[in-house]
Amino acid sequence: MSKEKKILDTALKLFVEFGFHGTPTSKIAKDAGVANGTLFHYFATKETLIKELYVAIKNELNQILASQTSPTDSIKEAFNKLYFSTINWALVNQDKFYYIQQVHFSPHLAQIPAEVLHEQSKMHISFIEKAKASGDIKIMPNDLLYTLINSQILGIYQYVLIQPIAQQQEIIGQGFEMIWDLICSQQSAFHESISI
Amino acid sequence: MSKEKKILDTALKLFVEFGFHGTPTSKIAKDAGVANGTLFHYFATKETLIKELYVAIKNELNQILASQTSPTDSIKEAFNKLYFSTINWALVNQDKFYYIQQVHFSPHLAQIPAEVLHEQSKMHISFIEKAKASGDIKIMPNDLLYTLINSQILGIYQYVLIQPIAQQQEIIGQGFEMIWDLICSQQSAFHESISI
DNA sequence: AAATAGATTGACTAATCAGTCGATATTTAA
DNA sequence: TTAAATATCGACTGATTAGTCAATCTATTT
Repeated sequence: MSKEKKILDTALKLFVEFGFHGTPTSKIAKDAGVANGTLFHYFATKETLIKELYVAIKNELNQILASQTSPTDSIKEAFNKLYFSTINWALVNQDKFYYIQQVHFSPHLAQIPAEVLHEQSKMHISFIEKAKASGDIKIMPNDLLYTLINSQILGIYQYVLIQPIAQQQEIIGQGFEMIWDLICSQQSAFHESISI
Repeated sequence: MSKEKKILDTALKLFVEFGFHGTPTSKIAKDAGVANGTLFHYFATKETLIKELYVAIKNELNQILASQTSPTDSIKEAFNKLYFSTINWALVNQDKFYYIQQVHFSPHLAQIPAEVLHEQSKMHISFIEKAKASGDIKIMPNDLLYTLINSQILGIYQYVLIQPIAQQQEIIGQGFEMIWDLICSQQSAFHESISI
């Protein structure tokens, strides 16, 4: 494994356990088995390291999600795959998923260019547009759909995390039915209320 | 305003803007208009300050929520009031609401005794139990209900935050219908699927 | 009024930390 | 093979920071 990758991996582990404040760059370098200066050879500042780690993790997740759906899937199938893949990825990569939230609720997020953030959510937004065009889901603003789905996924994930592994997949499946009921156009409380 | 309160207020503002790392105690003291030593007279360590600020904010929110519902309310009415009060409090106290999430996704949360955290969610849990007993909402684990409601509220809040003020209340109301559909026992995808 | 206790101060320190730098090693290109 | 470029090292530093402390002030009690 390259030293750059070792540094990223070690930084992830330490940031999640001790926070940004509680993790000196010297400890990252030491635990990663590289010299102090090597860390700054790859990442000009600690801030850069924090941001690049975030972008790398989100890219990894996006790449995995992009490989999950096929063009022949129905909207519900595709959404189901994205939903399951996300939660299962989060369960396998708990540190990485936690780190995404950690950055999300920190001043570091504001340091990441809007352009980069937009690039990260592009895939989800275009999927949402396709889903809406198909008529399978309620008419509501893209942002709202995106936000609701994300928070539902986060909620289910947090719950599943503390359940026995044997039951996890079933619970995730039930969570999917819930969120699908919420957004599909069959019974449409939201739609009715805004189309008055 | 007491110096202790001034310190807490200033710490909130600075932590939210610059993060825990980016906020030296010296700056908190200076901005609060007190001496360096005074800060440590009230809060033994910076960590203590971070934790006590969190507990104080959650207590404030809980106290407000507790004063909103009356015993004669129906389950749906009571839930509606709690939902609206929470989101509207969050809109008025954006820093405080943000700080709660900030702590939630930081290692500081682990430093707060489980007993204290449990005390904070007691009211919500007991309301959930009452609601379930009434038969108005689906049968599902308390934790799951609690988590789902919380994430739905967070999702709606985050969306409403970037909408024009004139439309906020209507959107919040639509969000309520959604979450109520999700948890009420009328159409019960979750219930059916687990009662097989 | 005297005494006690708590509040407030701000200069001070010991420790820590982000980032530098010149030297050395390793890889790549010519 | 030589030269240039890049990677790696780790000791070092200037700046910062959490927390201390002895002195002073203020309020309460006796």
